[in-house]
Amino acid sequence: MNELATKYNPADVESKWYAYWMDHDLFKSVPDEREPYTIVIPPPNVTGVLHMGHMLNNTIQDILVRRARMEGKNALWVPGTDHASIATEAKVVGKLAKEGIKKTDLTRDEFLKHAWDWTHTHGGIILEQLKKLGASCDWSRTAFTMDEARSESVNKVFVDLYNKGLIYRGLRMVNWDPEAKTALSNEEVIYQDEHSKLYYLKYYVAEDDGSGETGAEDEVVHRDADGRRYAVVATTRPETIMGDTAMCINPKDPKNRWLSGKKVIVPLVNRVIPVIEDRYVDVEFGTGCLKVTPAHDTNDYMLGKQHNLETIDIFNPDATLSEAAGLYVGMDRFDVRKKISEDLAEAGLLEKVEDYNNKVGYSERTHVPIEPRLCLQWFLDMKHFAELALPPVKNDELKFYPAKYKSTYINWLENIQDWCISRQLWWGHRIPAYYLPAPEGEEVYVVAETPEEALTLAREKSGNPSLTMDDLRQDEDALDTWFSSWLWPISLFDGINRPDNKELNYYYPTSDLVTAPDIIFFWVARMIMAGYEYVGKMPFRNVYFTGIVRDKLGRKMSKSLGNSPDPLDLIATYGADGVRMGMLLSAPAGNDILYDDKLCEQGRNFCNKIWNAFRLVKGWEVADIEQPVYARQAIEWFASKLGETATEIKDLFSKYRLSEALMAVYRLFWDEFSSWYLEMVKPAYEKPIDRATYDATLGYFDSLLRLLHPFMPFITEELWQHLAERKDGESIMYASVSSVGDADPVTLGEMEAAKEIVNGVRGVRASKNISPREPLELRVVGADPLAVADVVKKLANLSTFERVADKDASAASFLVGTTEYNIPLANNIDIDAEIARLEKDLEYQQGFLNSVLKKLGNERFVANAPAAVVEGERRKQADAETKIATIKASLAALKK
RNA sequence: GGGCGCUUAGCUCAGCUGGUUCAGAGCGUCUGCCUUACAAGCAGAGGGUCGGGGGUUCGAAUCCCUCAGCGCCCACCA
Repeated sequence: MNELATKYNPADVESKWYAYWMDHDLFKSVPDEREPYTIVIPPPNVTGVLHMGHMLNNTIQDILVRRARMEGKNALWVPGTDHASIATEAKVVGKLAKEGIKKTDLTRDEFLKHAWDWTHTHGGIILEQLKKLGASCDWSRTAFTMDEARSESVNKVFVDLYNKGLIYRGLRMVNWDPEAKTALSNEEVIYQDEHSKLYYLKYYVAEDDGSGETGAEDEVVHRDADGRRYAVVATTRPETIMGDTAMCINPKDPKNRWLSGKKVIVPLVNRVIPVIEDRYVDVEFGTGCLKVTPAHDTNDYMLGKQHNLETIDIFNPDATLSEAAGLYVGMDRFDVRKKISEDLAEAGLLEKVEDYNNKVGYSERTHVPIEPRLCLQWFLDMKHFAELALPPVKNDELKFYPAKYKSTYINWLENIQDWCISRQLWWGHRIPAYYLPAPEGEEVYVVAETPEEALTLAREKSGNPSLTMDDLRQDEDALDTWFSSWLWPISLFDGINRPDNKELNYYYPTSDLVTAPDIIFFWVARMIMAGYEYVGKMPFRNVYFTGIVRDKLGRKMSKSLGNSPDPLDLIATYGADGVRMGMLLSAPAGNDILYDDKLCEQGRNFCNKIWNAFRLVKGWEVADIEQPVYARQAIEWFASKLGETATEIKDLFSKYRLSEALMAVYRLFWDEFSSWYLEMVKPAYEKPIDRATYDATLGYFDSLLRLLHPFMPFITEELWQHLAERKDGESIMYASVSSVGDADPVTLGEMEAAKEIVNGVRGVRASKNISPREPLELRVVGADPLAVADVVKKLANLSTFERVADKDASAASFLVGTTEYNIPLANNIDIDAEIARLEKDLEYQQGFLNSVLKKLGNERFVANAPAAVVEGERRKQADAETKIATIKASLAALKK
């Protein structure tokens, strides 16, 4: 085998075969009469780069697709990218900032031009990286959430939902990102525990001269040196007091009873505000007095609405203080917090400050604290969609792997809130709403797919036929990114624009969705909603939730920790197949994977093992000689073993236990095939092999490569092409994996016993320091050698393997089942040690026998346990008795 | 505050509706080997009273209760 190196070199092979697959259009799928198997990729951010999460996710998808293809299905994996509205816009803004350009200095069109430039420069890099991994996507279908077909779909759906009354525009408290200056959905807010401060502020009672009554005993009344009464309010956000329009107490709170009906003065601001009463207030928290800032807190907003309070918006969109605040105008909110606490202290209005742990919401994208903000936004009514999306998951029509996410999903849908779909961003699908000229403070608009249609509608609505395009002003907002992603499984087949088309009918519902559990609400749930709304069917039959890739210390991989390896470096070091195996190895469905380079190393080593097994087989010289008995026996056995494992793998795939399936092939190849089978059939040094054995071995190699191919596409293709003459365009990708023979339990059992005997002999060699090259005699005491004795003789290097009537005291011995085996060793036996070993074994067996007898002596066990179980115990008893007799005989012989 | 899940060998995890695949796998560890496919390898070996306690049962890693520890997701407690 001069032409094959002793080590597998992935770099040579990978680019060659990927190009081959592409050149022959082997990833391409068009509808035909076969059963379809479809996966749509979770579209990565268009300007993103591959990270470990993508590696895991896409490895799994590729395995599923390749496996389906080899099962004879018409497999399609559709790739694409997501415009990732806020993430991309933030990147572009950042890039412009470096060039000294502010977004606010640009027009929308100018900014979008920059964004598109950026997208064209960086877009699709990630897809190229996926090719390195071996992803078998139908690249001719590559889509983008903002390409023409997808954008048109989004527009259509928006208009449709608006016309159905499911989209509405409303003034709501939303999560405001002051960095990106946009509203966010609830799902885009991440709460983090924070060590902050609780400020206790004094709110003096208005028009109180100090002569007020003392009040009942259980009341808590604060008075200053002049006797003037004040209430104390605990807050984490003293900078919002300029927006206070009430103070609230619980009507059932005795200690604050005296405040009822009073008015209090906001410290520093000196605004007089009413004391309102609401059971919302927690009597136990702080002092039981709550400051109410309707414009800047969700609960306060709710209170404000109920009690008809004024709302004072004291923030600008960037979270600096606005004119309305009156104080600290133009300062940042956190600077104000610091300053105001100093000013309050100085004015004697700060009672105390305590340390406090609370949760603060951060923007998922820009990582700045969210500011609750009252503004006009577009919302989607989710009740309707929850009703659509709940039943199929509840009744398992649509399955989640692992199933535990089912309850998470159900829980969310049953408590669903309306979805804020508008974003104050430019990069994205612009909302197709058009405003008509209207009096100050009023909004009149129409919603239409095109400006032309909008104009028609606007003329109707206004009753003014002379209205022109210039009179219409399109909504400035863009839609939430997920408003396009939720259509993905439909829009990829153009099912929104052309409902009921051939492609949609063939590929939809798709088969499996592979994604991370953190987007179950953002994406998975919403795709299910859109699927039922627009096609009337589920978008996918199964959802496979991957784990999160962590480092070996269990930490999430992140840029800031620097614990995330570069996937392409890994591929360069270990080969794509090695990395794929590394990703999968410790990733049972839904468990987080603790990534360690060692796993990729194991993958690489496995590639090398396969490679070298191939070198061995292809290096054999074939001759027209008779087939040895051992080879025939080995071949017969391995057919069963292969069948057994293939069945197991099929079962594991059906349960999405992919890492276990890989482990099963791994063991089949490494242990059963390489360590056992090949050693069994291997001809002696420089001796030829017979043709029948050679052909059978190549056949097995072929089967093994097929089982391996979904996991390790490159090396398997390379070797498969070497295995036999292939026509141009042929590929293991389309080799069938479904036809493997059945396993025969008798054959398997016999060989397992044979292996135990071989292991026994090897054990004796190891303990006695006997070279594997020195032939030994093996004797079976009181039984006939196995049917596969020839295999045993070969592997254990036996000169003879025969039956003897009695044990030989000078022989090393071991038991396989209840049968004793002897290896005569003449002088090489340490009688005392042997006796000690046997006595220990005897003790164990007797203890075991006792426990079995105790069980069998229990009438209730015999009466209640199934017959098969009782029978099993009786067998244990018999076996143990036989073993004990054998050991006793050995001991007697030794002690003679 | 609500929900979900986890705890089995040094590490990462299997172990489905209780009983012959019940105590498993991979990696790691230890001991021999540069044996002519592979030292990225070969051959052997050791290692766990299944988190603690209680219960149900003839029988519990598996079912129930309870305690302890850990993780995740939702939720507006200032």
